[in-house]
Amino acid sequence: MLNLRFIQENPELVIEKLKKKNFDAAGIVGQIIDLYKKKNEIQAKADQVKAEMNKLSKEIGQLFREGKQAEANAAKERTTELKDTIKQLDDSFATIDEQVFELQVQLPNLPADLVPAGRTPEDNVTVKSGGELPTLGADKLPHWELAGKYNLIDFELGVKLTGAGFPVYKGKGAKLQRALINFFLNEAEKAGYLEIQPPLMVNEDSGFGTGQLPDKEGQMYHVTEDNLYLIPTAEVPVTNLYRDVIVEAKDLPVKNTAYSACFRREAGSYGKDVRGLNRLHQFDKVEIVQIAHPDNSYAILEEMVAHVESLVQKLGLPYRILRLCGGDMSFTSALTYDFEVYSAAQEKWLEVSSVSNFESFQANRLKLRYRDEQTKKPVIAHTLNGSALALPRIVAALLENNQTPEGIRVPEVLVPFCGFDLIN
RNA sequence: GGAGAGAUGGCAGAGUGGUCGAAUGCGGCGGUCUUGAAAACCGUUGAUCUUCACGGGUCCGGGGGUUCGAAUCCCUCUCUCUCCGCCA
Repeated sequence: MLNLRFIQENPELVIEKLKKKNFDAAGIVGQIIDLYKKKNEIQAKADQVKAEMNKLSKEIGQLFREGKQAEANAAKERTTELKDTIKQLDDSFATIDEQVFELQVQLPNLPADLVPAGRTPEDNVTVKSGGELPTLGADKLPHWELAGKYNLIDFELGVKLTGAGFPVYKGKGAKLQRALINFFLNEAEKAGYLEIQPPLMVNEDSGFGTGQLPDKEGQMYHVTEDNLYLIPTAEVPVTNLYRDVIVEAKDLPVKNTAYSACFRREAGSYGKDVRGLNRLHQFDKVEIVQIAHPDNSYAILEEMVAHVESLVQKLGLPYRILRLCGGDMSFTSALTYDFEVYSAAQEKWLEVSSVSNFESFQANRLKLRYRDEQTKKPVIAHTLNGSALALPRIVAALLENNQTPEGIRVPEVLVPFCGFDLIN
């Protein structure tokens, strides 16, 4: 959520920057400025009348204490009109306040200057790539067939239990999941992140805080009986840990990591994109989250990207890092790097991580602040997060890229965690 | 699920209609003393909106109401605790 004052003071800047996200903000910004002005006028008036009322009330109290009943009662009559005025002003203030808010939440975050212009994934910029593309024989199999051949993942059983997109992992398939989760958590811990085990359901306030609500209402599973949402990512609970919190500047950056199952309705997805592990309704992910001082949030973004890069390197996967263009970025992000790994049998790049700086956009909603060391005043912090990493597509690429006639080779770094180096 | 109690500043905790944004203690910050530290003592210490500023407004779990005036009374929701029931 953009700051109202900022919008009011920099309307042209907001409109200009949002063009890069292919968002025409002119109308909304204009309305916000008009309403904001009106809102302030009403508040000024209301404050004035309330001040008068407070003064009068004190006088009446004084008169009663002095036993001047008649004068007190006379003064009471004068308050009637003030009360009405206050009620009216408060009502119109509330109405306008709500209108402003509704417009305010429609504005996406401003893209950073680094963000390339563009509309579609084709316009994303590859900033780096690494690893060797494997050359597989003609008998190469896609991961869903490998998963069946080696009895690692049963998609049909998942359909029986729940539905499409809820796979059942078995044997070495299940162990590989556990190994990856442990490996990722260990790496995060080594990089200074505190491990968190968060709830998998959150309330509405949390959904709003990180920007899933009201924007992506339909993408989350909603438990209506208790009005709770299944988390689409650990980002939601882990970032909301700091909702309504003022952090001491010396405690920045705050670095948290969490493994969680993630639940996504993925309404609107179809076809070959959802084959096998490519797109699931439930999947496992280790997330890293940082709360940063605004002065160095971009340095921290680079640090997080480097951390994720180290993971795909250690797993020996060919990867590329993309800087997302304005049109492909999320609503809440200011700058996002996507990681893709190459899935050699499908012969396509799969997104396995998204690392973003949200600047103050989430923190504004969360009221997440730090106390400035000089002024001692609370200032809105910056939040960042990234997948480190999401499992399913990593598994897809590992299975496909490492297939050999003898079986599937397990990356060395995972062997201590899963206890085998070959799936056969 | 049933019965009862409760929700106040970073924490603990007072406050049952006016002078209460709120006593007191702890914690934090600054200082005195000290070679330094501790102890002791003194001072200071919530957030937010608005205004160039002075100032003014709002906030005692959320929402609504009564009243000239609400932390305090009423209604409602949420949450927490205790006991009972159920249970991984």
